[in-house]
Amino acid sequence: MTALAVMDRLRARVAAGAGLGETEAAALVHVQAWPGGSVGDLAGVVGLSQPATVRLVDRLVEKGLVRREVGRNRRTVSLVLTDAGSRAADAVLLARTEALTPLLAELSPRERATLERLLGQVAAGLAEDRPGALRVCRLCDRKACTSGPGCPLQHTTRPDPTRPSGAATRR
Amino acid sequence: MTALAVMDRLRARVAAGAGLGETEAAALVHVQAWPGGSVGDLAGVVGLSQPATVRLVDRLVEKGLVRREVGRNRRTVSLVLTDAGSRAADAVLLARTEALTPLLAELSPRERATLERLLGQVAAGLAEDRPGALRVCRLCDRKACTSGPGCPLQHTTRPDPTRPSGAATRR
DNA sequence: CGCCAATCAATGCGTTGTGCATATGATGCG
DNA sequence: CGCATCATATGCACAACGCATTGATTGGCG
Repeated sequence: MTALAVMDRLRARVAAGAGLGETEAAALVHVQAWPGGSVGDLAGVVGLSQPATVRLVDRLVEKGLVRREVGRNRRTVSLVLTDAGSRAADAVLLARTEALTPLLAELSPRERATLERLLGQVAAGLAEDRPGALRVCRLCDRKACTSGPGCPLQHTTRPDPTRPSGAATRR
Repeated sequence: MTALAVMDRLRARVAAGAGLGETEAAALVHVQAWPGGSVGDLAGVVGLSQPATVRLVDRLVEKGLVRREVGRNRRTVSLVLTDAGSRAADAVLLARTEALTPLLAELSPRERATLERLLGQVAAGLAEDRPGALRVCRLCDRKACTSGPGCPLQHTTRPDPTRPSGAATRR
């Protein structure tokens, strides 16, 4: 299974480049894509329990990458990246690209396009609903999604503009 | 990244089907493919440190899935699956298939063949040497490799017959 | 208007899995 | 025969997680 090896590579690269684990990286990328989300939302995306997500946020706050702000309700927390956090998220995405590019270099441009199309088709079958799509795309570069042929998962590239950002990812 | 989601699915399925983690599953599959390997060999394949691999083997022995036998030298250990371990390895591979099949069902047979060819090409760029290939293929179904169009990584389908099995995977 | 169920975040506690450093036993070579 | 080397195993500490629970806040309903 190529997926396994690809993920190995990706994890190693992200860890080496930013000193972060997979969940931390996913959290940064997700919060960057959707600032203002709650802890519960993040838990669903990164696939951790709610308490574990609290600790995850604790770690990121301690590293100065994330800030907790007050959400609409005083019982919800609004997660935002600091400047350093935003740079870290960029670094994660850069590491992602660096891990993937040499692999795609094995293929001709035409083959690469075909592969991307087919993989997109497979990915489309992976996530029917919005939370599922968010989970799948937790390490996706949203800029790449909008600039290229478009992400095969419609729900992820931009929030529902009719809702306040904090509520867009509600489970 | 489709690879991420595919691995999520795979992990969940294996855990649900056999009650095993990713490293345990990989160990079982690898030992099934190459009985008689040493602990150090296994460490390289599953990507753990040597002590962690010892504990991993401890767990598998305690579950009655693996036996430690004496290797050629009395200082090396020869890892073999018990009957239950062999069944467990089969279960892992079955879970793997069950996780992957519905995804491939999204594609036409023609598209599927193309995807497999392209992914194989990418995988071939992932592992130049034998240990690397073993690491990549740690969850591969060897039977599928030999029956189908063939694994893109040559090193993995069968051991070097000129060497005793224990030494074939030396790092 | 006040109570109560629901919701979100946070904490206590125990477990698991891992790495680093080191110990133990076996081997081969000078 | 002694010593460097190698494979395995163990001591120890730590990081990350889940479950159960608590505390704070909110919205609904009588």
